[in-house]
Amino acid sequence: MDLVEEQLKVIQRGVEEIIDEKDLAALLAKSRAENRPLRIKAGFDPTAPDLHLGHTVLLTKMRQFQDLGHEVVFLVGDFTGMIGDPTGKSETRKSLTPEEVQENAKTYLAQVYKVLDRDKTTVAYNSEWMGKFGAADLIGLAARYTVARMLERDDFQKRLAANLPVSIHELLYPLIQGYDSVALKADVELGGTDQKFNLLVGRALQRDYGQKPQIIITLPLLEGTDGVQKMSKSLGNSIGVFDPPGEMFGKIMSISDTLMWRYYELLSSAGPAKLAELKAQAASGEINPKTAKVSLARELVARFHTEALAAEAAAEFENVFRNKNLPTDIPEVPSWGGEPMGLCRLLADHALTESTSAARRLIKQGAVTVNGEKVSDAELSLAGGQEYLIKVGKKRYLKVRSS
RNA sequence: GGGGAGGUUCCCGAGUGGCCAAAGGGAACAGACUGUAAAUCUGUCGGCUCAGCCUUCGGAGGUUCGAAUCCUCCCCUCCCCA
Repeated sequence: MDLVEEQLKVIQRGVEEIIDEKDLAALLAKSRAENRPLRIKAGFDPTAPDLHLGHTVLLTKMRQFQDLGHEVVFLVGDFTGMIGDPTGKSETRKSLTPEEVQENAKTYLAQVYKVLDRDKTTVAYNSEWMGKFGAADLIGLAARYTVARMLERDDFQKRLAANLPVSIHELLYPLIQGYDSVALKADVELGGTDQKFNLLVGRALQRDYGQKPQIIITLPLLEGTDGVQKMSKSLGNSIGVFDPPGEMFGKIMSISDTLMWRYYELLSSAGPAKLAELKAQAASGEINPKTAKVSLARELVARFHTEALAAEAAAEFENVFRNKNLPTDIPEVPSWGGEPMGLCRLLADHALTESTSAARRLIKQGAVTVNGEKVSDAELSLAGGQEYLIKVGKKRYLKVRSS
């Protein structure tokens, strides 16, 4: 197997689609012959400043390109961020102010080196060229694409069909993203499957500007913990790369079995053979699917934290949920003096419940215990100066210290 | 420019003067069952000093004993015609 073929194998792993694979092979061969690394572009909307596992699917692919010796351009769409990519959304995304975009971009960048090789990453901002783009330039760019082709885009079509608004500036988004490829002379652009349209526009524009059209590689979108919608912080179904070990472990443990295999496929370093074996074992009952989930959780926690912390998280998990022991890190608050305090008040004050009303409801549902005793009276008050161990639901604890 | 439809609680969506904190579904949360899985069953799902009270139905006023529901003005969206 020659080197080009080997590279191709790495690149193909886990991707959804490569357009066009033959061209990519040729490009890799040429790159090798001329000893010129390929320029790989991936754009990021600086809208979600917290990196989660969903982002790492793409970042990991970028990392692989870096490891293969190619040049990776991490493009911050600070200009396009002001538009907000409508992709996959059923409605117009709220535009961001330049200040917000700046702020988000900074936090974003501070995080990506969890996966990317800092020394091999070129960071670019599309405001570098788009900021200088005048109205006349924009009109010129817009003239290179037709409305009919733009409206082929799936989400535009859907929204139009559903009588939902589509703003003019949203049509500009794919054009500008595509122009970024022109400005960068990208050889390859990576993106999620929802980016396919935009990536193709980049190809078309490059051709139009007399460049060699970029290869596009789409990667599957990782579903969030709900198993249905794509992982996103705003949907509350994400697992953050910076989540503390215990939390990350717990979140992974609570995903469904079906989703677990998906995560295995997209995130784990386990090869296809290993994966097939695990699946077979789980299916035959040879191992409890939970066992497979534990190894996945351990692998991922170790990746973003350390092996030791992952082991600790696993032990703590067993301790709390299998052996029903108390967690080791219960938040503690000092007691209050004098007057007894309403339990509902206490729960709401320490964010164990959203409000005193919510606390009341939970008490009525038998979800609250104090010192191990189930509370049934929502009016219960606790005397000050004493120690209490309060539990709400399965995961929320609070310790009140006596002094 | 003309004509029509519409904006409801996290989301979808019913409600067209009192029985509305507002049907139904989804999400979420809790309880049971489990492997903190799925599925299922049950319950909750605006706030509070909680059998009562307060705030909510695009915004601001008004009519009325009483308005999500009627009137006026404003903002926003969609459709048809031009």
